[in-house]
Amino acid sequence: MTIKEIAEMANVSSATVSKILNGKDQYISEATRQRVLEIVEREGYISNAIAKSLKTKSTSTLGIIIPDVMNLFFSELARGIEDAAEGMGYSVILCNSDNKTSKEEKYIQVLQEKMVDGIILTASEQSVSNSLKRRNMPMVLLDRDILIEGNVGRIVVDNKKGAYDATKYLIEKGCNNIGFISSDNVVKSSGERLKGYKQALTESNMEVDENKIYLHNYSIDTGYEGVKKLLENNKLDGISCGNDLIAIGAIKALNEMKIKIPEEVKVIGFDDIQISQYVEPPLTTIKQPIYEMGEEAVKMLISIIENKSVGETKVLKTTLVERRSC
Amino acid sequence: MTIKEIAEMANVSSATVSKILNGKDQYISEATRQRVLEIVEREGYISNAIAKSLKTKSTSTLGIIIPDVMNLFFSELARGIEDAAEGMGYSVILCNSDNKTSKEEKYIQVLQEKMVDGIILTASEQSVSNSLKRRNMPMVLLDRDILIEGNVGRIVVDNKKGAYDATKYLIEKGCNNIGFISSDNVVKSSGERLKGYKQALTESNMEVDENKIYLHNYSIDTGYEGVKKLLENNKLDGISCGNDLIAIGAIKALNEMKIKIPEEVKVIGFDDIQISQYVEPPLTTIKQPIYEMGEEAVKMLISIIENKSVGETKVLKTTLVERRSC
DNA sequence: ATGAAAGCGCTAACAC
DNA sequence: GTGTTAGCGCTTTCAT
Repeated sequence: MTIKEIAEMANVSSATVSKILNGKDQYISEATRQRVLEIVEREGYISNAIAKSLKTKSTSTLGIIIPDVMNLFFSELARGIEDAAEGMGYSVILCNSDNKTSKEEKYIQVLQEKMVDGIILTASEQSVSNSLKRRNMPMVLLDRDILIEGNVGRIVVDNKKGAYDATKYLIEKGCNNIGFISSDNVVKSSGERLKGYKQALTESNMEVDENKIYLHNYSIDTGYEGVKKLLENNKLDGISCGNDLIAIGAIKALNEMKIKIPEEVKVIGFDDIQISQYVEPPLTTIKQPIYEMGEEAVKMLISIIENKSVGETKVLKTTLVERRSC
Repeated sequence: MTIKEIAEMANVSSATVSKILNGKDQYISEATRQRVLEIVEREGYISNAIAKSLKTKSTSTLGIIIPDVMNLFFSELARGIEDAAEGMGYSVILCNSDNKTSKEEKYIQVLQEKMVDGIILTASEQSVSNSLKRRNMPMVLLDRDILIEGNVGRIVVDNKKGAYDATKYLIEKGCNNIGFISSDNVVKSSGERLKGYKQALTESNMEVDENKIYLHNYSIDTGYEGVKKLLENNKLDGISCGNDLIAIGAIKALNEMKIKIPEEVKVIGFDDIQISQYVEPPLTTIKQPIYEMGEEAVKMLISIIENKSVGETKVLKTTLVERRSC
């Protein structure tokens, strides 16, 4: 069923039908408008967005590339993005990169072929630049900032300040031996968080001891392993974690070792993913406005698409949420 | 940059370029093949999949409609789907329905307009039938089975058996007072699970007591509230939960009430979502092969798309995974 | 108030 | 081996 067939049934031209369907009907008589609309309804006509896109050069779809939807942080991001996109009339193609540059580049290629109007990217590394120079694809970098020329928007959070606040909080709560478990510095945010941790220590005249730092990746297992490793040679009374997943792993290890939280060791996380309020004890953490970051990313992307803005950088605020792990 | 421009640069016709780009080059001389490919490479030509789709009537993209990506069960499903789709050369448009028929129908409309090759649907209710009759859209129903005519595939699990196994396990472990917390029966799987619970009880000559059953929805809060409610008037020694999220909420309530798990009350879940192994105590549960269900759904969908199969129903196995909550 | 016609970028049947 | 051409379904300019 095409616009042409509808046109024939209504004894008008396809141009007329097109105008009516697109609300460009100022000059169409009410009579034919009604007639056409009735036939469209009766026949269950579904317009062909592909044909429309070919003509208009716009697909009303966005591409999003994240490391892994199964990671609660990214699934919340994805949800914020999808909701906002849907609200603004866009669909979303989801891509999981597993932090692999190769997958990222492949997806960027595919998304460009599919003519998405823009891309939201949570970048793995300093990668991608190559594939992106080519076309002038509207893009916003979300959560992870990388070097890229061109009009790219950025939605980030002050990672250094967040980790600083976390560590400072531990110090205020009386901790003297604070460890740090996080991802290694392949991901830029991790480097920033490490800096924040160190700065808080230094400012309080506490020594930065590399033996109290365990860096691997942003997973539950890292938290678990980190605690085991760190507690072999240190007696910590506080652990600042690079993210909530790590904190959850750390808590698990501590629980298994019968170490009381927060009495003996205090634990603080970073992100405030959904599940963090349900672990035992509920996790005190630095909250990122995850869902909102997703929303902001699509707002910015769409304003770039519509040429209403060039790429700017928006830094959202983190806040400390107190629960019972500290 | 179009195929036509490439053709001009190479002094060939656009048909030739098209053939080369699509590997239909049996009759193309190696010389021009090389020449064209070089230019394509040099110019960074990116093909226009929209134009191609208009011609070929195939978009190599699938639509997936799930209630909520932030729910760990569905995010794992989504990941399984996206991985399998990517492996078979398809992209995935993600849609969150929030279990609302209205959103489902809207998305189905949009997906049809965007000419996706097929749809994977985790349906909210008995809904949708209307919007789907129209076109002959290849579809597979995932996780939740609903009545629909036409060639739809189905990937499900034996929910009744799973819940039966769970409850049976509790009985074997010595429980005499087993409660059941789950979603209400708007979702069909929930009704099935309730039946499984009841059957296990009946078979063991235990009385089914409606006061020991709390039904609301599939969320952590339901588990939490359920325990509070049920324990007001009953002294349970076992709780069979409709899913893991509920079990996590139940455990949280139990922990708060200083009730020892599993010594005083045993808890069993359903799904085996990722996080379940990390709660305290780690959750014993009925594992669904979630990721695999996603994969199977796309395999089946693509075989329907390619006319290699009509809709069949595939029932995947659940297994009991023992951890420390029982 | 409506229609004719060109064209978006590609593929594929057919001609040469 | 390669090119010509029609056409996918739509939008949009311009004519009437």
